[in-house]
Amino acid sequence: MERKLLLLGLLRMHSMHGYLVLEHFESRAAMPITFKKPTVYNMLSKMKADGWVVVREEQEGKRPPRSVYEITEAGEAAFQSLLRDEVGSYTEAEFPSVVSLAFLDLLPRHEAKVLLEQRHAQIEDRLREVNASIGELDMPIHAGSALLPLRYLQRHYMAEMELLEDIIKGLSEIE
Amino acid sequence: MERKLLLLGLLRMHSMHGYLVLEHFESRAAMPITFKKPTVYNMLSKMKADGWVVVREEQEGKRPPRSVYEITEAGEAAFQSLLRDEVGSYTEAEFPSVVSLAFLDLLPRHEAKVLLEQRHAQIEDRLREVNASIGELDMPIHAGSALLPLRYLQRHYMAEMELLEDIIKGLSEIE
DNA sequence: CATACAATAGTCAACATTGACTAGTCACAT
DNA sequence: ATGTGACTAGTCAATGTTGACTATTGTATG
Repeated sequence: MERKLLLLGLLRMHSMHGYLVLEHFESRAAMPITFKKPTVYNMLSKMKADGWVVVREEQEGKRPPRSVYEITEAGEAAFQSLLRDEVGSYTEAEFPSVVSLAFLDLLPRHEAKVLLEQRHAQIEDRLREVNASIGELDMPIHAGSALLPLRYLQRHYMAEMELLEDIIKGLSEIE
Repeated sequence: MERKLLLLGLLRMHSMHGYLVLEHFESRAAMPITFKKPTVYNMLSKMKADGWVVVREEQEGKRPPRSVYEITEAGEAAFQSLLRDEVGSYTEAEFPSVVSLAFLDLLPRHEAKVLLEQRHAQIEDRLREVNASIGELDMPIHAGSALLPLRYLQRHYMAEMELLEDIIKGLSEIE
């Protein structure tokens, strides 16, 4: 559902063609979820069937025609209703990465340390990306809720890295 | 993959029949991911095909026979390899719940506040569940890595609640 | 004795997601 | 002129996940 909300939310701001939509969703540039092209087209066609969006063919010069998706009134109504549902209820996140930590003490200390440092470096990279995204946006200072997801990711990555540092420190201490 | 790791990790400790496995996975009692019955049986049958587990029929009294799944040497090898892969690499978590927060400023302040308080209450419930799970385990003080996932969830829920409190406070402030 | 519920084992069809593929235009460098 | 890569629009088959369903036996309750 949150995917639909997000897609509708985008189309609400600007009608757009599929390719542009994809740019928003195929990386975590702005949101803590991703989805791929076939998913987008699939959702778009379902929304079309439901009357939430309409498609306009737009011919610009001799370029191949672009399908521009535009939200309808029914779509706007759906958006409003989804929004309230979603804000008012909490959907669990899954943390696949945490599972393996449960078995950490099966690994020799040294090996565990090396592996956790690898993991740490990867998270650092993600954090850098998010920071870059935030930089690019150069929002006004009081940027509203649109920035929240990115700030959320920032926090999350930092917490994740701290946890790893703690674990690594714990491993290094000779008992 | 982390699902396989987890399943193998369980079977490594005790051979068990499907029903017991399910108890572990259908709630978040011990892990920050869940999966449902058909998924478990599906994985189990794949692992059987791969030679990672074998099934023994166990007849106890006149009860219907129970299929006990037992890890093989190949399964143990797979576990070891998966474990290293997973510890050393970070898999992104998705945060479906955060999406809707991006559109928060479309809602009237008061409504937003009410909805966020609902959400807050739900997270509080989850936290209580996790706390209960930790209590039940009554692990030895130096409980190893097995507790990590639950502690992780604790922290996560608490961070989530703090964030909500901040947002709510921000909404209440009259400008 | 009947009835219901927990323990046990699974299956099946539907749905969501994705990797890999096709296909055409345009701008630019070689 | 030729090739390369970005822009644009999708599709298809495979995979993973799940809701809902079917069965059987044992135990407790009315």
